[in-house]
Amino acid sequence: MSEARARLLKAATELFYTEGIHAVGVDRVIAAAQVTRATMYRHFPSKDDLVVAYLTQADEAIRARTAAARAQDATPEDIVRAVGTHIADDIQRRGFRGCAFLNAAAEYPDPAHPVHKAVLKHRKWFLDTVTELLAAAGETHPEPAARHFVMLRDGAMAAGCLTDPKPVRDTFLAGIEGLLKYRNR
Amino acid sequence: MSEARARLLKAATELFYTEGIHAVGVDRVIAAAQVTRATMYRHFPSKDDLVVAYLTQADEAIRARTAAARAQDATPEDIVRAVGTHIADDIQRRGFRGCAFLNAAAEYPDPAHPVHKAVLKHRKWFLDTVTELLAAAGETHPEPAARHFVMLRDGAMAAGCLTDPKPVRDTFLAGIEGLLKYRNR
DNA sequence: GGCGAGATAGAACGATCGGTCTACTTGAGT
DNA sequence: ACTCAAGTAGACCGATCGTTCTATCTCGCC
Repeated sequence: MSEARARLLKAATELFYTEGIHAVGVDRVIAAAQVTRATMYRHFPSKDDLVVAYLTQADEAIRARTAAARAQDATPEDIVRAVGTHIADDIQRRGFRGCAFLNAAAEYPDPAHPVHKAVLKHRKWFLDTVTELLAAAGETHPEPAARHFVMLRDGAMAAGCLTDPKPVRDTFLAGIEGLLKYRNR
Repeated sequence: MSEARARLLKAATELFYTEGIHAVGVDRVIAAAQVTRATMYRHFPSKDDLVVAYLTQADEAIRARTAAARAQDATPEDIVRAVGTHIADDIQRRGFRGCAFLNAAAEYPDPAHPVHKAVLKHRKWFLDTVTELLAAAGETHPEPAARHFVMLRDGAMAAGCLTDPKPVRDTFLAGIEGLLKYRNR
């Protein structure tokens, strides 16, 4: 990846995530990245492509983080907890502004739009992954349990930047513990 | 309320909720409401005011619906269930596009913005209300339980328009039943 | 009939929007 | 030295944006 492209993606990520996608025009991304319009359009044919790239990069980071958690030498329950802890830690991170994917979906509600599609792709992977993790932890009904996990995750992501993140984080982790405690097996 | 104002609010509600706030310019609201620009600005000093009015109307509708549920002759548990059922029914409604408040917050992340403030105001009322309902249902720790309820609600709202709403609805209602079943008392 | 409230039609404003284009420069590789 | 890829500077385009404004009309009330 070229340096200009990296600067563009970094600037877009920060601005889109912090202020919203429609609220940030390409001019601001260009200025923050210190590149020219021609350079931007050389790397991304349109603003939509830049947005998709931003989401794809976020998706890849979460996948890598989740793969690392699965590769560690831990019990299946602890891997579920580790994934939960990643989310909980995000919520308390400085600059946390909710879930990039949910925020993007709110701004691009048309299911046919490439941005919306990128969101759905990420979410499918995440739900499938949590399903696998819960099955590995002995849950005999992993699909409903995973849906519950994801619901808590989505709710925690939504609320974590609208209120004090501490109780949101605690509620979320307690919910995950409840899922592990009351699992069917 | 004048007829023109009502038409404006109705048009804004449909367009903003369906397509997103930034994605819909005042021209489209004006055309859909069949009023002139002067009429729109006569009733709403700015687009932001129109957006706040849209959210305020949604807030009032939910408050009225909740008040009606509380006024019914039912056990406290059943009132909690009724509130949950409202949410579940919304999720399966034709045209469901998530939570108007969460969607608006995604587009207006600045806590000082009047739109963002309208979102927070609604959410505070909702959390307080659920806290009261759970206390009335005998929950000795109503605040954490209410946070859990709201987290499930937020998660269900977020996911209900990104995937098949049926399992989302079922997961949500099961979560509420779990809250009632495992309450502390 | 006169008045006031509320509505109409629609032009105009300055700013921003996403995207296109030209001319030129720089640096690495051959 | 030449070529090519990638970058620069920045002008330009048509469209849209949210807002302001003027002139006029309609309707209900007194």
